[in-house]
Amino acid sequence: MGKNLTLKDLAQKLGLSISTVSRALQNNPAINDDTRLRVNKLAKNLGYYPDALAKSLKNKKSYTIGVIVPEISHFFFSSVIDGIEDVTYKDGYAIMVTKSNEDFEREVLNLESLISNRVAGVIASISQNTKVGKHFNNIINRGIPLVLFDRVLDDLDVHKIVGDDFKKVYEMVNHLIDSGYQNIAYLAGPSHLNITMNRVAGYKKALIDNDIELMDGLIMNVNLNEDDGFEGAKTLIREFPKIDAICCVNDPVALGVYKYLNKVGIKIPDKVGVTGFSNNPSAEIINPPMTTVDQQGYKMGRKAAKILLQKINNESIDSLDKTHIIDGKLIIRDSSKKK
Amino acid sequence: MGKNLTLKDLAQKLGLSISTVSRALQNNPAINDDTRLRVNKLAKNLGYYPDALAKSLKNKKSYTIGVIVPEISHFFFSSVIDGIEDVTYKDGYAIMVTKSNEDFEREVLNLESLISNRVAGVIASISQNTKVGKHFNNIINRGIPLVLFDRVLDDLDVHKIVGDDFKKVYEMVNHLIDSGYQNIAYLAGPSHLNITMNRVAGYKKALIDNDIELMDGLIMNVNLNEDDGFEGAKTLIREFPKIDAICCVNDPVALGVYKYLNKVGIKIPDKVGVTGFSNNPSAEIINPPMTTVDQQGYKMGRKAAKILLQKINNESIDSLDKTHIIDGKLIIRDSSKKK
DNA sequence: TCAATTTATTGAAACGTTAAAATAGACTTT
DNA sequence: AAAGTCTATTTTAACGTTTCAATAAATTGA
Repeated sequence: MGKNLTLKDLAQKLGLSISTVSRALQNNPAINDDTRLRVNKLAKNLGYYPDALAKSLKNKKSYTIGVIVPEISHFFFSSVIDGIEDVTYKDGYAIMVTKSNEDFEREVLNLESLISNRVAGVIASISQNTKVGKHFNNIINRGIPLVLFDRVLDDLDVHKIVGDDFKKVYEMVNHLIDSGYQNIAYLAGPSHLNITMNRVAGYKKALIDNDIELMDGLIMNVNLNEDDGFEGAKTLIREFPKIDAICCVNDPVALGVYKYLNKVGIKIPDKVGVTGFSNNPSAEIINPPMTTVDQQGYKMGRKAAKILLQKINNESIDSLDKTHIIDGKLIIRDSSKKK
Repeated sequence: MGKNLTLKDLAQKLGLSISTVSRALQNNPAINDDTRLRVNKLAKNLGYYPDALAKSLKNKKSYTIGVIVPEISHFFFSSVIDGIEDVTYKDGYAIMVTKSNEDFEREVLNLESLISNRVAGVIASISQNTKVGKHFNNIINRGIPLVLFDRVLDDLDVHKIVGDDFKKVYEMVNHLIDSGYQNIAYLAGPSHLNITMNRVAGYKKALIDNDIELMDGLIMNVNLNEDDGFEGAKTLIREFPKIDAICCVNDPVALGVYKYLNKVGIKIPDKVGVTGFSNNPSAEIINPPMTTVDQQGYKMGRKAAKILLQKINNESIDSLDKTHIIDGKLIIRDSSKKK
């Protein structure tokens, strides 16, 4: 920094006052057409770019959106960021991307950094270790709009963009049952997460509606990564050898399950059916292709950004309640087709 | 914005001047210990977060790094962003992420936005439609440090982080030849990109060193997406039915090749070997598992960020030249094993 | 005891912007 | 010719910081 052209420089070169130059660049009608053109021409020629920081400071309004995700290089989250970027870019906003790395403390720091940077709003998905949302009050109380997506907190009264997880898992388990599976386990995420609770609820409802007895042990809470799926499958198979399907909270976990089953020679889907959730690119490609739910991260990101911008602009939001649902798509592939 | 506590507020509540409060928060030794503690305590209790915008304006030094990538939700680029985030986060920098969407014009706008936001430095990978780097002079002339990665521009005298593409493709093609493939095509990216040129050069060298005649038609330039790989494979196979291996500029293109070959019933790797470049998660999972090069995006991102921070801090960089190479890893899987 | 020194604090200017209020001409109106 | 009305521009203050220079009070020295 330092070598930047300012309004003052332009004003001096043109023999005008700073405020005239400022107004001219804003195409303010108070400025004579001639002057306006002269100013704009010089600004363009010399490569003048207004200082967004000074502008924000003066106007008490920034054009930066803060984003907090647990991970950046995961397909779902990077798709969401992609959607956010496309929407905010169109409105002239830049995005500041931070990652919690699934760590609660780091999430708190991310939030503080975004506050310091005076972002106009925040879009976040909580870490798997975040249990309460007190730290978010830090921004809510400051009047900074907040939109949560996917992994949200029930105790926060803010706009939320989520999938229709309950329904999708309900459909998924019904599909498994229709395909002939009977002893269906659920490899769930950390128990306090909304995505875990909703998905488990869908699983339970499906069993109940099909008069299948619920067995608590068949629902197992693990973390959200591939390794956790691997270990989860190992434990489940050991403790309940009769299991013939494992429904997973997300694709990485399901991938871990694939790996374990392949390792011990349990055939998917003949012996054990497996389903995921996310529709990562790998799901289509893996052998056998994996039944999963397309969570539409890109669409979710777009929706989150749109709602956030409406909040920032104090526009009314045409929706009865603050939870917005992005319908997922159940994608049935071979991993759930019992032969 | 608007509801934020300022130094002035703290000063008033404490009956001190603004400058004393400012100094106290910086632990300036000129301030009495008692005062220092009182100030820090109140700031903490009331949730004071310094205005990074005002700070940057005053100090002519920002703590934001700008990032430009062609795509966000691609494994390689999101891994790089991940690496950048981890390094910059540690030093208290935030990252502003923009995407060109493979569009030259948008890349120019991204750059302008980052200039306006007075970023301390920029890390970028050019769009596949960017042929010259004139727009980057915009920031170079302002003294804003710039680091390019992967897709870089030869005409720009800046630090660059790239893979050892030439070498890796050379090894890759040698491996194909060793495996018994003879008629090896190369599905390259847009011809002006450095990654295309280096990889093609590696391909050519390998053929020459093995006394295999070069045929220009066997090198085909396509764009970098799956669809382009599909179409590319179709054309190659039509025009050169004798082809027994297709080496691809990246994994998505190779995936398109898989799809085409599968569609027309050409067996991989028996009839035609296929290789990619990137080592996306899908590569390991696809059937047959794909031979590719692990580009180590995360590591590349870390390196780019480290070099950029050194430039920002005017530290000397211990390296002979400005091009830094992140060694890739040739990963041999079944797609290149002729039976 | 008065000057010199040290310690703690404050005042003021600046960073680059915006916008309300002030000003200065030029042109109408009567 | 005095008053009013436009039109175009400038002056000034402010946004939240930092830091140099100034000041005031307490301490030391001879």
